[in-house]
Amino acid sequence: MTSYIDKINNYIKALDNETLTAFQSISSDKKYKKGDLLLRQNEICGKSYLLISGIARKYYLNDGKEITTELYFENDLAVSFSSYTLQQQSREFIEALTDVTVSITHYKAFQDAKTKYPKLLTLDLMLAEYYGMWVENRLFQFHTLTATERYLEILNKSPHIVQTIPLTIIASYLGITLETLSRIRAKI
Amino acid sequence: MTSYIDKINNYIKALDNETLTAFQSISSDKKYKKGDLLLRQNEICGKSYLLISGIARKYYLNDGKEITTELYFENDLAVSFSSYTLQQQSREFIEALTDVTVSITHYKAFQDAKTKYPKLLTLDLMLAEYYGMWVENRLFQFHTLTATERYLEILNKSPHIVQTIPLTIIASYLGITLETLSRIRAKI
DNA sequence: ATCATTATTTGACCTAAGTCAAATTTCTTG
DNA sequence: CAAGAAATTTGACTTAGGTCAAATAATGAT
Repeated sequence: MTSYIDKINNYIKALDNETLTAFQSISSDKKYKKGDLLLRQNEICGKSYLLISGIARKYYLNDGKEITTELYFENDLAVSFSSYTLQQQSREFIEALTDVTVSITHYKAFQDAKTKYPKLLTLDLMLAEYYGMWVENRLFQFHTLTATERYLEILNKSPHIVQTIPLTIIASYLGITLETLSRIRAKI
Repeated sequence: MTSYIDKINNYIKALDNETLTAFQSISSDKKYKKGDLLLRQNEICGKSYLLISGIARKYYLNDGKEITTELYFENDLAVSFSSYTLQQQSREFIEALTDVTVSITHYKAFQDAKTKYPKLLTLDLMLAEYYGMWVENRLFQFHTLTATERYLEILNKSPHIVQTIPLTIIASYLGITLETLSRIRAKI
């Protein structure tokens, strides 16, 4: 799976100048402050956010409680996948957990660019495939691992999450309560 | 989400003859008997299977127990997504639950065809997007719904599943035991 | 139809994780 | 640095769903 990110990065590196220039011409940088919302519930996700620096998350509300569904670090691409794909209202929020700098690409401009530059279409496919596999793997973990095992998985594979993100957020990301996470940590 | 299937179907209907012919030339029909495995664990998923008739499922083994991850009916596309995408060993099996007829397309041939016919590339993107949204929605349900609610969801949105699939399989698809599913059904 | 599988239900008990409440610890910010 | 706020831990108790075992259906092959 990590190797697929490498594949994507290599693909980007190998893009011809024309395609690259076209892509850069529809992207622009922007800064957000800690706590800012890049996307709100019920908005249509009309932009993609490539994290240049900082940390962000995606979450939704479930009877008033925030359930985090994805954490973003440098080089991660933040979007509400189904809102972006269908151009329908998002059930998710995207929030800056620290000050962040992002490279923004507009949905519409990217759609247009894809028709002119087939390599961007291939890139889009690779990104969609990566996301599909990522979610599939997450579902797999919910299906087969206990809360403790899921936490250990994060601890092993994504230690930066445990080091930088408040436990409340990690707990909801793992699908458990804050108290349970605290007890898991006390035990291991 | 259903509307996205419509969009994909409309896109296919609107394909030019050349693209369509190219696609058909790399696809062929095949029949399997109930119980046959279209894909085994540790094999590389080198083909996609479009169900023409019959029912199939995808599952994996977790300490010897079969966990069903997807159910396929007419017009559904059966593949092990990550094995197909990465061309790596599959952790999942694909099994015919009834006699089935499928239209098989080889991975390699499709990859080649995509470079010649960009519309197939767009089609592939749409299929990947659809799968991504489908898994995302399933994960969402695991994250927020109780076992009973997940069962009711199936009962409402996919009654054909309850009508045709053995409870053992439905239970594992819902991430619960057979006994719990039986009790849920007795209560409602 | 009958016997043998296979599928489903029911019972008794167990356990992982949730809930609610209170106590600490750790950050912030004046 | 101190006071307040936020984050985390701990305690007592509840509950959804799991486990193991046995009892009934329901199906299918002869």
